[in-house]
Amino acid sequence: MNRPEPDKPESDKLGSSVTMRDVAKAAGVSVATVSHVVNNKPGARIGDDARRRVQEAVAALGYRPNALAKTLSRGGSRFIGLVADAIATTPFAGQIIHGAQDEAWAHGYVLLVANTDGNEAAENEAIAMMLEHQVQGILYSTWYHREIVVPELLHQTDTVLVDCFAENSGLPAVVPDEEQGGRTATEALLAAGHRRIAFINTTSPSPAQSGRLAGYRSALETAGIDFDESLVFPAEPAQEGGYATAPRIVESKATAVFCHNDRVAMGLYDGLREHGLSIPGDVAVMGFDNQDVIAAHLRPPLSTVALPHYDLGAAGVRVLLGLKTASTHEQLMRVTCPSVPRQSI
Amino acid sequence: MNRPEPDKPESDKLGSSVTMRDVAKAAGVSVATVSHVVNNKPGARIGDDARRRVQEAVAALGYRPNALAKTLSRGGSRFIGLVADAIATTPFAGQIIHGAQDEAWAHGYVLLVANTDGNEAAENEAIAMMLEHQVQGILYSTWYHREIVVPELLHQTDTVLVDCFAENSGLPAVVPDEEQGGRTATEALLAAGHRRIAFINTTSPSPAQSGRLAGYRSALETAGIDFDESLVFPAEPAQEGGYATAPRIVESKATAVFCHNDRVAMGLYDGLREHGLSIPGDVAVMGFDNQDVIAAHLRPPLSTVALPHYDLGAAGVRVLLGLKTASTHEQLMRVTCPSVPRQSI
DNA sequence: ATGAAAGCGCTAACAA
DNA sequence: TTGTTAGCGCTTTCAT
Repeated sequence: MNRPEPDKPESDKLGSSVTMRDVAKAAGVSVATVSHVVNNKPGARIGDDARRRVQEAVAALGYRPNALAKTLSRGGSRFIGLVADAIATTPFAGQIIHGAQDEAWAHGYVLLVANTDGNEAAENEAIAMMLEHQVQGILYSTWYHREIVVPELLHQTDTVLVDCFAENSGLPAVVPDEEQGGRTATEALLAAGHRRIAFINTTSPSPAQSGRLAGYRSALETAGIDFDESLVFPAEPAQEGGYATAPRIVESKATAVFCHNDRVAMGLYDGLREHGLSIPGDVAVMGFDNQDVIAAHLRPPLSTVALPHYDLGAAGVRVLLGLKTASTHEQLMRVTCPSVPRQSI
Repeated sequence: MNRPEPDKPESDKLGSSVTMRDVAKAAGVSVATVSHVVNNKPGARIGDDARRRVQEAVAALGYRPNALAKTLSRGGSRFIGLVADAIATTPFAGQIIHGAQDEAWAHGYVLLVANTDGNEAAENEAIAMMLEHQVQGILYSTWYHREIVVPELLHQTDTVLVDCFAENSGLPAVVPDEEQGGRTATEALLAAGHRRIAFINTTSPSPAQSGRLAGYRSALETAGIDFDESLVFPAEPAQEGGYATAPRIVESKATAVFCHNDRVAMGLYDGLREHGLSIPGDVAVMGFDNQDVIAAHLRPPLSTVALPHYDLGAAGVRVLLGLKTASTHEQLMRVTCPSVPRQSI
């Protein structure tokens, strides 16, 4: 024997690969036995003694099962892929990752993420990579609610669309319930006694544009108020849009305004202030999105309706895992946008 | 023969497991050969004919290598773990994920993410999970720059700290260069001709608090301006803090203000406006963080200094992969905070 | 130039 | 109750 055994008694850092065999040897049992006790196999009768010895060996050696090997032999990994067009980029939509991760975790799955920046090549590479890693399925998400065309590769595995949808793709989708959100926002204003409620809507066609408008109308109708076309103002969905619309809001004599989103509300705040109007004293303002940095810290704090990003992510994995089926016939699952009351009403 | 072969000619969706053996059979060669051509092995002499047949079979069958099996047999996976305390939660720090993912990707690695919400149990579980998945190493990051105590488990693999550090842990860390950032911010004000520059600093002790102050002093000194203690105002690092400090800023006769962060600047805008002061006409304002939703959309748009989250993430994986060593003796790598000029100066 | 065969760490029959 | 053994899909000597 001339190969001096390199002495690494304790579980060291690099290549800390203590295998099941090592444990078996140390405990004086077979790998099968080790496997059974580490996994706490149900129908496995292991002697108290053997079990104890294995456990001790595991502890002593610092054994850690190799999840990859396990996957290989058992088939079916514990990975879920999340490919996003810009989700880690945009401020609050990162919550989709968070929700997906938590939910995946809760079911023993690990999240593999890839940001594609909307680049098609990157997207395909990302999906391919996930496929090669044997993901159980893929969550394909966008940073704002819209219709997409599904990348071909996605059909090679189970996938669910998150915060986006594709009409005849047959793929389940989880999206925010824009209409309910619009209704909720309007109802909050109604509840505060307002009857003349303006709506600053976005100019870009989208589920948000039509959905929130529908919700606004529906709430008014329910309250017995006639819809007044002249009270809905199209505007760029940003601060500038809200600011620019302020004069017309003042003219309209509306006592409350439902803004397409928080940024518009932020701009409106500025515009209204320049007109010497106070919020909510002179006019009540309702936002949408619940973009925290903005909404919670405007003066006064903005009442708004939240986009349920966290829930979208979580619901996405639930659907993927088959724990919850996208209910409606069109397998489109709408997630509630909750009201977030603050002081602008 | 009584087992009717289920006919799935085309690469179907579920269990689309076309293995290397299938390809080998189809091409009439051995798996070794297939392995060689798929991986384009350098020192492998494969006949033109065989190579072609393999490639055709691969295409025909829709073969896709199993990355997990590859890892098992070759040893050394292509995973990098990212455990964050709240990174997917907080608005802009999600950029750390983005940067890490892009860089990992560029080197053929896949990102495994876990959000722990600062919960220690979740944290350990997350790290353990990553270890079991044979990650090459772990990026441990926090959502704001601070000192941490390193979870014991992290020592079982290579890890680099991102946006945080631990004095005597021996672990490399990548953090924003707060001092340079403070200097840069102050210099921007100086460059615009200001000599009486106030600094609204946070009240919470942190690398940001001390670093930005040091940068502020250093810039003044270089400009030959005496540091005036009465010009630095402690304030809560949020809108409210900036708003509340406005009166004292006015009193101080400062012509420019460097705010600890953009939210403070946002509050200051409100306060200044109430005093009838305009920006930048009456007083110039500089922020810090470059929190997009705020900075780019205030009126006027806020000049600020960016926290380089994307770069932190990217640099983190570079250090982890040994492509770049955390230079200084203390293996603390400081990343530059770039100036983002807009219209508030 | 190509193939056979021995693993990688683990699971799951099946024996004993 | 415990051990043997044959894979899982792939890489990699080592023969041929």
